[in-house]
Amino acid sequence: MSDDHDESTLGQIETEVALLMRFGEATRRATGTAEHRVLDRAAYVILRHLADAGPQNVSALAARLNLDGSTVTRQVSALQRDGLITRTPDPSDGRGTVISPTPAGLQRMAAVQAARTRLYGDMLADWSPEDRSTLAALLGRLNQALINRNRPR
Amino acid sequence: MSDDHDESTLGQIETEVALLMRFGEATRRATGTAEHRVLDRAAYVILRHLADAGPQNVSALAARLNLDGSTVTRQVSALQRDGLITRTPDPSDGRGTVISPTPAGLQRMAAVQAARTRLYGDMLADWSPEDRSTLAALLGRLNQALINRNRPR
DNA sequence: AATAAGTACCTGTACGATACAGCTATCTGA
DNA sequence: TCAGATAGCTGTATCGTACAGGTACTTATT
Repeated sequence: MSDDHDESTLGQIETEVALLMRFGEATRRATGTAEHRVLDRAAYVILRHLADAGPQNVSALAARLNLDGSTVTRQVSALQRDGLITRTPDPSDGRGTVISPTPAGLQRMAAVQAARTRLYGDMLADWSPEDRSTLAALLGRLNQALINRNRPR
Repeated sequence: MSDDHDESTLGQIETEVALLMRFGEATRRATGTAEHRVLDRAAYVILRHLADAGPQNVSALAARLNLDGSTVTRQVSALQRDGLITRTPDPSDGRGTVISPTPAGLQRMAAVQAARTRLYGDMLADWSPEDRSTLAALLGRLNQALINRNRPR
């Protein structure tokens, strides 16, 4: 509708984002119960970030993921217990520990990522390639806007 | 990029959705601590759904919101404690209770909704109206795809 | 009509993710 | 050198959620 009030479009965006989050949560819960009991919540994000940005210490992870340090500490402990990451002393800072993904961790992460990608492929099976890349681009811009708003510091 | 592998676009969508959820959570937490300690999590969604779809019982809410009945029961109790909804016996079913939003509840919900919409307005201030409505439309389609996938029953 | 099966809601309990406060070990700058 | 900052860990609390079980009511079966 080209005569949309902006209000209405913004409201719709707000609605859709809220809905998307509800579904995302529900989906993760549902898939979490199955044999996919593989990577819960932040664990996936942590591994992903490690894979993307390389080994780094807990504080860097916490800052980047918008989580408290203690939360990351515990997540990392769980990941270590499961052999998905390793902690090594930071050679340049005796206080720090560098978190590195293990091959198993990377593999597990990649598997989850592939499964999710496949899921999106299924869901968006009837979308045109243009619509898909438009969605990807706009979501990217939306996230950037979120980042800019949360971190003007 | 027109030569994108589909993989890559889907992967990007997956990434962006994951990011969006992280940010959404973080934002809700952050705003929750302030004087905005107004409507937490599902409470907003419940009130919203009541406003949209009219008074209904706990089971209907739970089914619609993809939540366990006990969860909704507790959320509803909290909302009742805060005077945002009322419970009345279902006249047509002695087991049921009909949940209705109170004026205060509707007002509170509308305030939160307006605040959120304003937030999006801020964040998307430099977006063209076309991009905004495209985002809204594509998010809508994405959610529809999610619904279709979760509810083929 | 009597009773079995199903349903709606509530309560007890448990769990996972998270935050905050406080601790110790280490680093850094005056 | 030492005072303050920082990295990470641990204790504790909270919140949202699920599952299991209980009670009251409804629906279906005979």
